[in-house]
Amino acid sequence: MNEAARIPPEIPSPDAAPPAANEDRPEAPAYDLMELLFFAYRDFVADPDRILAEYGFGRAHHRVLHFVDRNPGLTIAELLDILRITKQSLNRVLKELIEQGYIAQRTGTSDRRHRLLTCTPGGRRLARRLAAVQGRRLRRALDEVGPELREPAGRFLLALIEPGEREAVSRLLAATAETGPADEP
Amino acid sequence: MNEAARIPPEIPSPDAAPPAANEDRPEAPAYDLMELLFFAYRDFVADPDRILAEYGFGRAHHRVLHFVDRNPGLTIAELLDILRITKQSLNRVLKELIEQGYIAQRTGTSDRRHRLLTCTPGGRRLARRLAAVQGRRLRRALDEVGPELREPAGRFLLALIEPGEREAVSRLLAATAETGPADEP
DNA sequence: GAGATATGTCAACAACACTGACGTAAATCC
DNA sequence: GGATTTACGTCAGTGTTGTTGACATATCTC
Repeated sequence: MNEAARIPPEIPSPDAAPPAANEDRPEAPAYDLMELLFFAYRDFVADPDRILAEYGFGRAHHRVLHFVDRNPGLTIAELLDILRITKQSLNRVLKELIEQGYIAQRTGTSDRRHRLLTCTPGGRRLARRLAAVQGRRLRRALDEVGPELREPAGRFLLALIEPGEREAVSRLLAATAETGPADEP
Repeated sequence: MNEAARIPPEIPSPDAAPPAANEDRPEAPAYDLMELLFFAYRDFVADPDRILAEYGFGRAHHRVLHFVDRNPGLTIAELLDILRITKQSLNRVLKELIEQGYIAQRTGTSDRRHRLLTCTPGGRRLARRLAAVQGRRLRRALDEVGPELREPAGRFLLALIEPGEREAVSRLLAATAETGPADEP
């Protein structure tokens, strides 16, 4: 509807817009990075999608499986905070994963209201299979651009994250780094 | 389907071992990068989402608007190839964008079957407003990690893209770099 | 015991993807 | 110049994943 009424105050626009080139005008939006991020992410999730389809699962299941595998004992509330979805949305996929034996629940000991989530062996197997294809893509990419870019790439991605959330993300990464993908099945 | 049929050659497997493990085992999967990509992308699209909600639009509208703004004269088939969705899916959001005056169609001259898509001034304004918030996030990130990481970051993201598609993506990026976000309002 | 917290659930709805089928106009092939 | 292919439009139905709102239950905290 009437778009004419809407005048975004933020963009100096009409004559202030510079050419796309990045070097000459550092203020030009990084269109190339925006689009690379789009294409990279699309291909990045496409591999798991194919596997998930075999199981009748979707991306939502993948995310739950992934973070539970990486963080055994995760509670519902923590998972909701990671995924940023409503508990109703989570519950639907979580229920399926539990009913089909990929994820197990146990009641918290210190706080019996908590539901501590863990992967069953089958759940872990699927989670790692999904991680494997994404890991292969990442490894191939790092092999191509040079392994010395791994740490900078991580810093760049972290810098893209909302500042107020980086701390929590970093803690999560550190926690999983301890637990590790461990050889234990 | 039958995942049990899979027998990884190296691992004795106590009860159906994980194909998830890296066969040659050079190093563990880059779990940190997987998760950083997830969180970064989530925040990256969150900014546009808020703006789009004002207009009653969603991410699908954003993607169409973005690529049409960046590639004036784009055809339906080209857009479908970029977005990798069905024409029925595209048609729904495209119709809304056209009806509400954000995108215009004209018939191709060399091939009158083509529909050449362009942004109206209002469409361009919205597209640039959306690009602006994502551009701000990218610029802030690059300021933090150092601008010298811009080019490597782009190479890393490109390397994540399916090899067979990188050529097309590169061409698209090059094309938009030429056309640029033109000064005309 | 009162109130807050963590979780579960029901119902309705919306965005956005899919498949399959069919139609039309325009270009191309033989 | 008729047949075929290509590019696009549309109708109808379906599935996944998100949303809001309301309400229930168990458990912890004060």
